[in-house]
Amino acid sequence: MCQDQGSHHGSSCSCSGMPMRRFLQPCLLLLLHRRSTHGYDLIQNLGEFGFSSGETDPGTVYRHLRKMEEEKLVTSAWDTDQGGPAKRLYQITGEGEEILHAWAVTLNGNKQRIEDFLVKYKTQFPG
Amino acid sequence: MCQDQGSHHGSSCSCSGMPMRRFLQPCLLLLLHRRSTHGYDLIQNLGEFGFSSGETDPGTVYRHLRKMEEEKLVTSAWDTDQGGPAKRLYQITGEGEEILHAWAVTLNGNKQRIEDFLVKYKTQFPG
DNA sequence: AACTCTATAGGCATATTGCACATAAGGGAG
DNA sequence: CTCCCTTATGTGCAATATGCCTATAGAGTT
Repeated sequence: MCQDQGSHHGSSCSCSGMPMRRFLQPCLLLLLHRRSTHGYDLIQNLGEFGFSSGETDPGTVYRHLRKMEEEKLVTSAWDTDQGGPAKRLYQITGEGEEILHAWAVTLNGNKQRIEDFLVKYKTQFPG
Repeated sequence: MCQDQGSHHGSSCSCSGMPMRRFLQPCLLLLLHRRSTHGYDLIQNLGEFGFSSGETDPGTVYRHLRKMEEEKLVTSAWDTDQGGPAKRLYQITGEGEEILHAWAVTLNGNKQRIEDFLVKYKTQFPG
């Protein structure tokens, strides 16, 4: 989070890169596993995963969805029945679920690694 | 981690990007806080943070060190006293320690976010 | 007619990293 | 002495990932 209030450089530091790198895809897959829906709706629901509203770049989300479709993790179909502009409805595939499981393993490993780091950190900076 | 044994695509999936993104810098700073040393030695000691030997790209480490010096998080001085090729000895600065503290905050936030994700994941995939 | 909300998407720049390669000093084997 | 290995530091290039800005367009509201 790197609150840039005060002492260290006014502009930016490399730890300020929130949201987390490579965290969007697993969140989208988990949301799509709950229910099929479209990109704009997914964006509205990303706050649940710590993506503050406005922080989430729509372009990035749509690009992820198209790429996941290319990789056959999701499928899409246009929905023009409701009012308003056409929505592209996304649905997770079996392969998408597998990748989601792989993500869970990866993220669990990352969590462990961060915990190990923080233990060492606290050892070197007690109090 | 994404063990690619079996069902899902033979080539690669986007969760396979181990080691973690943006994790090298805090590890280097923490090691340098213990004791001043040079890049090659840091590389030897990165295994402690889950960087498997051989997995760590030397070029990436050296580039990080040079960039951190540019940002005044570390200072360096040549050491030609010992045998072998000259070593560039790095030392963490006060600013570097501040950034390390900021990293700890960031990583703690990331850990929490991953934990929250995994809770939701387990809710949707019990058993 | 103008404005807002919903909805999707592309272009461009930047950041981060991996892989391959270049350079160079010193020590040991033959 | 020469070849090779280990130590030690770096560069070049490509791929990946992301942020910001902009474009498009339907539908309802003022």
